[in-house]
Amino acid sequence: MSLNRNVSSIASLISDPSRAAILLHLLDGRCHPAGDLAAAAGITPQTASFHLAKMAEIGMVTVEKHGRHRYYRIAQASDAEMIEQLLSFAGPAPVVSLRQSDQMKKLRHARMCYDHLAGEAAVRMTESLLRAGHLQKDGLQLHITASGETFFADFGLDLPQLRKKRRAFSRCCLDWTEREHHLAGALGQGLTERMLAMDWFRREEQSRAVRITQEGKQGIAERFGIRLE
Amino acid sequence: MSLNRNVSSIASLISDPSRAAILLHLLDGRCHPAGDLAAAAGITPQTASFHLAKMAEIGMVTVEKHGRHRYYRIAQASDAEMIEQLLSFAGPAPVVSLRQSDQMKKLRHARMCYDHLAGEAAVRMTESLLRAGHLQKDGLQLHITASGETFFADFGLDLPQLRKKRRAFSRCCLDWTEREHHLAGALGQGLTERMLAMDWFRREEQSRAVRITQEGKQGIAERFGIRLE
DNA sequence: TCCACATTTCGATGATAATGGAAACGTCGA
DNA sequence: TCGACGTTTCCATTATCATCGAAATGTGGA
Repeated sequence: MSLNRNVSSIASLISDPSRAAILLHLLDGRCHPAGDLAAAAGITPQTASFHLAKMAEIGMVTVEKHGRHRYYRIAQASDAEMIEQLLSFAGPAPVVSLRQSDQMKKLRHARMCYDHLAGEAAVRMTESLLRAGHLQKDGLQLHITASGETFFADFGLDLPQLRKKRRAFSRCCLDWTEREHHLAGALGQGLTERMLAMDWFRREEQSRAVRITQEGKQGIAERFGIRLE
Repeated sequence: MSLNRNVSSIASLISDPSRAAILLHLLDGRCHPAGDLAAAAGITPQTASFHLAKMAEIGMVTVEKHGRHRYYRIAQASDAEMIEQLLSFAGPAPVVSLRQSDQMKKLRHARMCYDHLAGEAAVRMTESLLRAGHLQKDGLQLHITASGETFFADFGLDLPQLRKKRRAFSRCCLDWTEREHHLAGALGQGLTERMLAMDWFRREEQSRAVRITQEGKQGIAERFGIRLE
């Protein structure tokens, strides 16, 4: 990043509709894979990559490589604030901002991260699994132990099926809001899918936020030994 | 003005270097003729006119016609603030901002408005001339009275020469910082020129600010019956 | 009425930059 | 080692837009 920042260069970053869409999508403070951002802006991956490189060049976003994905996020909180401020100056200003701060609380608590659970709930559940010896950390891998096999099978997960998937089976994913790791990979996806199927969590409309149900609180307390709000 | 404001349109306004230069020049809160802004941005009058029309379209600037000139100013204080904020986000932030707030004080006090004096000093002197009966307000005109003829001639102004100039002789000019009128036209220009020549005021380098000298304070107190700081 | 001048409108040009197809790269799973 | 896939790089195309010359508009002064 050359950090050759001046008013014009910053403004030109936001002036392009595609980049604005990307930045608005990144405004939740989380990491997003390049493909997601392309889809959100309605452009091809190539174009999104071009824009993201431009943003990274002046330090607006940073990249984090995880496997074949590259997760982008807004580098500094101050930049997010600047965009928020610009938003407040634009138009008749719908109540987006209020709703967002409210939304942010929910997102920090529990949300979908691509296809698996993230947020405080996910981080604490992962910690619980490590503490119980069901998982073992090995770099960015999260090896499943013998007791883990039993635990997840007991939970209703079809482990052989999950292993067959063309993707990492069990690994760490950096949680942006918690600054901790949570469970990802096919196992994370399968676990999340199962909990959604059991109605322990419910996805919100038009949002990545996830809400815990009463059954969820009870079930998690029983199975994971932790109390979530 | 369609006021079709969204983040992108606002940002694109600032993203162009020429427009940025114009806006930065307008940031002093005063009115500027289109030609001045063109010169400040280093572009031709046509191009500046094009940009200004664009800015007026979304209500960023407003126009005020005064004779053949069109004076532009930033429409809302909130827009000026927004630009200031953007400035604060840009680069390593030179001490420009501090210097500017310091500069702003000076500008409010006394400054050049094209070719005549403006600011608190100019407004109060104009008020004094009206009170003394040397000038009479008539719409946007400021008629010079018989006593005024004597006063200005006594002051060293060549009134016949000023009347010959191809421009309005004596008229009002809206003072942006004071929200009052001050003396403009050939008379205002002549008066200002004379006071500069007598070293009552001194122009600052690279700025429209004007500083009152000790002789100026004394002279103005004697001639105009007002005390300026 | 005519000229001077500030500004705008019109029209053409040229440069910039967003876009997506094709291909390369790197990672993952088999 | 191979194929699948997310992502980036390269490249050509296209559209947008800033720019300025020329001309029109409108105002002021003589």
